[in-house]
Amino acid sequence: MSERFDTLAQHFRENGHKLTQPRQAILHALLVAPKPLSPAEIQEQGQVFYADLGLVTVYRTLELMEEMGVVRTVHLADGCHGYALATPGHTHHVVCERCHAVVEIFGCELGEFLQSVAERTGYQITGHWLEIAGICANCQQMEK
Amino acid sequence: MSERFDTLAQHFRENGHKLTQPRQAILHALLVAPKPLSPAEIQEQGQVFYADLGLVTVYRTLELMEEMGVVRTVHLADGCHGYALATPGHTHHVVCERCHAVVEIFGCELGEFLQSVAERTGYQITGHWLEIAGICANCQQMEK
DNA sequence: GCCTTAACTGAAAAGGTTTTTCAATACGAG
DNA sequence: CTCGTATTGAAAAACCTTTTCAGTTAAGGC
Repeated sequence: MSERFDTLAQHFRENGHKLTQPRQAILHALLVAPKPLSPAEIQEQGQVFYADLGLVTVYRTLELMEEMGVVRTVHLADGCHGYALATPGHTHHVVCERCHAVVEIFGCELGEFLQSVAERTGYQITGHWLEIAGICANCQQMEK
Repeated sequence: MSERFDTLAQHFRENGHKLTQPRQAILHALLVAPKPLSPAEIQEQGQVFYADLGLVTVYRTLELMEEMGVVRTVHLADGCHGYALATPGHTHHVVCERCHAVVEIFGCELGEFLQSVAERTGYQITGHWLEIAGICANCQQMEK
């Protein structure tokens, strides 16, 4: 099992929560996801690992994980909520508007910008989420 | 009537929309609001100006205004959506994790970053969406 | 100022998503 | 292995948002 999984599992134990099969399935789903998932998507993906995973359990587990600070809520542009693991080494995503292909962007060049935001607003910045929309090379071809 | 109201009214007319009493009430509510309002709050505030204002109309008017680019959707941390009049130009928001206060950030310094993303990925970038989470000055005080 | 008509409205119903309730089940400490 | 408690899924409730529909209103032409 991956190192990240173990780290997450430990969070559960340290906070006195059981690491049940449904919860493990949810962790797996989030770990392999290339993008933030809605609760319904997490259920769907999680059922690959644990067939009976219920949507209610997804909501409850996400709430728990949010309290522990291991997931981040992302407010997707279409109004639904998405959840992604709160990664220390963090990445951003570019999503194709046509085919929804996702590319990860490594390296975050927002540090300086965030610094200036903190100074201007007096806020203590705790996190940020950047989603970039575009049209991937393939779909650009097809349009012609 | 305020200058900003007239400007908004003109937007409606220019796009071939009627400026009905319910819509005027919604504009007034948004104009006097010190923060983004949820649809329900807009209805409540709007009823001060037009008692029969229905929630359905609030949704429809917001949709219309979003198309015209005169309101901005703010994704509040508690899951609800908020709406605020759009200030001209592209802005981002910083949302307080504790009290959900919102501050607008003027000026977007992501242009260069997005340029490099386009080059690295081959995507044609069409938009981006940045959400910054933090703790506002007030809530920082209270924690002590 | 009226008339006409297409846009607009609120109420009700439908469609989604999220939360609560509850009896049955699974975890993990001992 | 056993036991007590946390956790589970299903069903129902509670929301929030969208659609449908018949009646109303705004705004341009006379």
